[in-house]
Amino acid sequence: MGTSADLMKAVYDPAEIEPRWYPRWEEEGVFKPEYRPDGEPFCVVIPPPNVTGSLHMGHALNHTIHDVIARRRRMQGYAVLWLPGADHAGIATQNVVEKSLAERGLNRFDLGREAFVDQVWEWKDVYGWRITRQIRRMGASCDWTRERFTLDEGLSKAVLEVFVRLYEDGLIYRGERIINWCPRCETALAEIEVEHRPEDGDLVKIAYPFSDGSGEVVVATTRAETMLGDTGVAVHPEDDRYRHMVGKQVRLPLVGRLIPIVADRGVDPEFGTGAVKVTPAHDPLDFEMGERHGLDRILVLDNEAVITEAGGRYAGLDRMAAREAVIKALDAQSALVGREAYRHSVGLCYRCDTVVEPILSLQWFVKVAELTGPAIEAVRSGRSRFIPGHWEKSYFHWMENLRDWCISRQIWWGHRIPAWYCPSGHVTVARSDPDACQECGAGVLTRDADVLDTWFSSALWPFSTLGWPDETEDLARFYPNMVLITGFDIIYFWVARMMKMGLRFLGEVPFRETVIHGLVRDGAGRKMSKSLGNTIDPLAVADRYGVDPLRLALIQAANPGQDVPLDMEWVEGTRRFGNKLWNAVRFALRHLPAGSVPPAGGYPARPGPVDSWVLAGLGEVAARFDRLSDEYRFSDAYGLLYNFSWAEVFDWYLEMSKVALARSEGAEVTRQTMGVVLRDILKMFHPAIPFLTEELWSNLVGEGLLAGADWPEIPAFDPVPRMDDLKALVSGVRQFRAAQGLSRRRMIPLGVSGAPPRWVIDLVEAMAGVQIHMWTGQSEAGHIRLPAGPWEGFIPRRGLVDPVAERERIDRQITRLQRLVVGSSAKLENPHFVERAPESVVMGERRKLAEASERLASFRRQREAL
RNA sequence: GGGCGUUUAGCUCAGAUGGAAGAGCGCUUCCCUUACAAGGAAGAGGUCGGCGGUUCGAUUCCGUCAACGCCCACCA
Repeated sequence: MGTSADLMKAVYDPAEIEPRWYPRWEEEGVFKPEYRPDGEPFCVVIPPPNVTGSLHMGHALNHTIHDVIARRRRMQGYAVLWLPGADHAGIATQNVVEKSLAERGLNRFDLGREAFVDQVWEWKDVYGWRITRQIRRMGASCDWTRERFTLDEGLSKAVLEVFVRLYEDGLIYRGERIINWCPRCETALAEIEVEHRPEDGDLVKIAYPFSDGSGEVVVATTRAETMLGDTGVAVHPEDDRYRHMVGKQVRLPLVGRLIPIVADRGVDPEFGTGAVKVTPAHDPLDFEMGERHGLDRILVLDNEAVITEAGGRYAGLDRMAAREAVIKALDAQSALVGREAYRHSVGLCYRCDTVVEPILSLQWFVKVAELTGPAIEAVRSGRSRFIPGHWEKSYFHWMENLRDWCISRQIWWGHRIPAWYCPSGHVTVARSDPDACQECGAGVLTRDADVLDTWFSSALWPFSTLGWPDETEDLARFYPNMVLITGFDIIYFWVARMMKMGLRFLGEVPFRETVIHGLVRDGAGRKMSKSLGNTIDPLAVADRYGVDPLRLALIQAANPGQDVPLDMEWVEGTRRFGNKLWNAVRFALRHLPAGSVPPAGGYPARPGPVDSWVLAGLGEVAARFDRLSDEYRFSDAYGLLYNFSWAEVFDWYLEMSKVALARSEGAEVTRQTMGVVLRDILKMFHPAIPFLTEELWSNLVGEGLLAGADWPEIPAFDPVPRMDDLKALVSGVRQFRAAQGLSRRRMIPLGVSGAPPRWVIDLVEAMAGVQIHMWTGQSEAGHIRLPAGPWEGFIPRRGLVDPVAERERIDRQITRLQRLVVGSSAKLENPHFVERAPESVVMGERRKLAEASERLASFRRQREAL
């Protein structure tokens, strides 16, 4: 007769079981909040991945954390909505498509705007499914019926609404400012989209002669080519070296323009020569100085960072070529008075790594200062909190130092700015195509060509996805979201902006908690990067080891704020755990009819000591597991459960259960206990390893889906304190065996004093491979003593003991105990300790000393007797 | 130049309110015991970054220094 265990292979095979379950979960509607119609709403939104992107390890970590939260809450009875979706990722996506066009020798201008955007939509339709499939493959319990896309109709409506309202409130304006320009993407960028990196360059010093021929002033720069656009030289008003020059004119070398020397407090007299060339069109600081002194703004770089007509004979040269040409020309006319290697920070485009240029440009901006107040207050007051809390400091620091957010992008893929211009230059901002200029009534209008920063729509994600600006049921039910899970790298890009927009438009924080997780690193703790070649593809890991092992490896390292090291060895380890769990259930099914374990409850009314012990342990672990999970300390929660399952349940309890199962008496209770303990372990593991646990559930319980089951509620059981003593007795014998090299087959007679109950005797005999007889005598010299709480084991030396090995064993114990005794005595001999330490501590110390002394003496006698 | 974080076993990390240093992996030895050799049993291994201070007692609290990491910043 085959048991149901025989239906299970002896080896856990993720590849076989993982494809089975996702369709089932979806069919049953487990992932929809409607699955728990009476549950409290619990909503999280996915940080929308780039629609044409591919799943990387950062997603795998983020989605695993989301899923662990969502699945546990669902089992706890919440109406969970994990809302999935994707981001159109303006520049990034456009770059990808442009690259593919380039392979065909085309650029976007060849296609024209409309055809190009159509092309991107086609890409979206092809590649958008890739990331979705990958997210499903990872087991993410998203409600796909509510999937959203930042460029879909509803979200576009939300973007439009927000833009128009902010414009009407005066918080969005169009203006000419120095912005960061990426000459490769050919678009403006926001401040935070520029990454700064130190690079080697030259600091060149140039002499600008006074127009009256009375001398010269020397300025320093790392961007020599910008001198073509200089319209002034500035010095500090109190700098005695230069004070007398203020008001003079200098003749700009190469160009010949006459420009003034002005005094400005923005100049740092300590730096360089203390005199600075002023290029108002190509430097933010210079722009401000130019404003203060009425200097001209001359653009010398165009959209591709090529010198403009204003650059005279350098026009047409790329900025880098122009830099060299300018330096060479200056040198030729002896205006170059210094050139030294200089390491300085340059700004790079966060999308393509190209050096950005500060350029004067007409762009749209959000006045963020007026949005930050509520966003700071919400966090300060605790209405929304960060986990770990210290991120709040960074959040505040960031919020308090914000400049206006440049939101217009000169690309085609995105939400087009809802602004129209009439021939007279009036601006009309409207929710739909206006018929006429709202200022002058002109009927011929052209729409602004720019689109909005991708992050503008991302900022609305927690409510736009729920239907806002319409007053939908979902919006009422699921806003605010409960928790946002994200990496620290997008706190500023995303979290802070969602906070501002949510508070502005819904008057309430978008989420109650922000859980910050770390970066996935390699086994050596290095950041994963393409250049280091140490990136790990989560799907390749899933293919090789399984999704569940990958998820468990990630979650077991994922405490808030901590980086997650990932090595294939770790994944191998979690797969071994999966195998262990698999086999534990297989063992149980040898003794239980398949499907005989109830989906909930079913705890034995009168468990024996062993069953009671494991149930008490389970209850305690479950309680701690819940506390840790509530604090998002998943590494600790799953570490705890993992250790308990393996070390206590598999290594001790299942072994012990074999004794009871071999008998008729008590076997039924043990079967029952074994079933519910394994069932509850499956439940607690399910959020982390959903596929494996669901598969095992189908064998063990066979009723309903584990994904839709209830979270364990474990009644209190007597913890059976004697269990530790029993284990000590068994371990003592095992140690002795190991030290003496005695095989397990060799039966050892063991005298036990203190009259342990029958069940203890049975267990020790079975587990330690001993034959027990009650011991009442004394004769210590001829025996090895194994203290175990109220009992003591005695193993006769004769014929069993190799004196050398035994001496080693005893000496180790003596050394350990001596250290203890010395330390403890010193403490107790210290009058201050006895006087001032709490009574309980002193008592404990005395007991400790007495116990250790007694055991030490015993070991010494044993050693002498050898 | 500011701000934040980290420093405990070979590696990756736990160690609430201060009272005999922990886990996983790796390593050593033994064992194919009827769920599992992707396993079992036993074991070795730590001046808790340095120095001061508070305390009867500090990995834990305070100060300081050091190393490493990250973020922000308009040094031309």
